[in-house]
Amino acid sequence: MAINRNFELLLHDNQLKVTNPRLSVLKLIADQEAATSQPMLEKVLGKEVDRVTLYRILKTFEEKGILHKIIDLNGTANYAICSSDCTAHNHRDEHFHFNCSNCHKVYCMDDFHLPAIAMPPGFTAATLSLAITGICNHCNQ
Amino acid sequence: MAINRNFELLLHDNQLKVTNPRLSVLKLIADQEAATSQPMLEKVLGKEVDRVTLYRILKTFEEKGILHKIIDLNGTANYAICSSDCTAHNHRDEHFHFNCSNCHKVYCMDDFHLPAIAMPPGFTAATLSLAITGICNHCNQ
DNA sequence: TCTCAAAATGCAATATAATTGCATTTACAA
DNA sequence: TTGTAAATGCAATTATATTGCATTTTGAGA
Ligand SMILES: [Mn+2]
Ligand SMILES: [Mn+2]
Ligand SMILES: [Zn+2]
Ligand SMILES: [Zn+2]
Repeated sequence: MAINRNFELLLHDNQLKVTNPRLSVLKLIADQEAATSQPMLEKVLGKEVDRVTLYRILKTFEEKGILHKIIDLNGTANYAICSSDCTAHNHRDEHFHFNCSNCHKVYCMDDFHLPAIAMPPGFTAATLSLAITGICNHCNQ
Repeated sequence: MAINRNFELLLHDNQLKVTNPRLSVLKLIADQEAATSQPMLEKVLGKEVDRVTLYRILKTFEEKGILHKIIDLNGTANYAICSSDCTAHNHRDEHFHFNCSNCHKVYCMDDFHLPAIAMPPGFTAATLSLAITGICNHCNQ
């Protein structure tokens, strides 16, 4: 699913006002091939966007289905653009995440399907989250 | 794999001194059917064990292969006793975790095996971590 | 059983991450 | 162009985690 690069339109479609902080956040995240960590967002946006505003923007975008939040295995928050068929009421992020233990990037593996898992009696599954740790293609040369 | 309930012996075997804080932590965690969250540990141990001591005990136990640490989907740390064949040099926690979205407990699903996943070219996998969100057997009545 | 060095603990200070309240500014519908 | 709801920025607060150091405790060896 291609990503919508028209950020003004994307904000309109989600009943959100078009502001510079929001556009900066979207541009920054959409340009990365891997998910962007909260510390990196803070570092890059630095003076441009207040820390609290950043938290609020990320929360809003997550609720609207614009971004999805990935807590990596260290507990750090990472953000990636959702595929264009995510909405506020129907997040579909049924892919797995690859955590590179060298560069600490988090990759969304959109093209790989998750396996079906049998659940023990009494337990009902809603969502499934698979994280794989290893070395990414760049760090492998 | 059964859990070793002789905590003094367990500490000895790991070249750790037997102290009350360590015994309290072990007892508390081993008694739970689900993994115990850091906030819960702090709350229950309260006056008994200093917060910093708790952090250090958990870190030591994790390094020795006595406990394993599970960062849940909210980024909260949870701790569970490792199966008895975990050692400092060879952690084997090849099971998945079930996060109940009602009671927020984290269950170790020891008896279920993880599937093999095909990796994209260039990516090499080392460990695999599967978290399933849903409703646990208790919350389902 | 006693001694004592290494290990473990507790407290204070500091660092990092996230949230809340509120005054001010801004976007944009009308 | 205007008015208002939404969004932002700053200060204060709360939560989470780490570091340094003085004091206490464990347990191996005398
Ligand atoms: Mn993703
Ligand atoms: Mn587990
Ligand atoms: Zn890498
Ligand atoms: Zn439950």
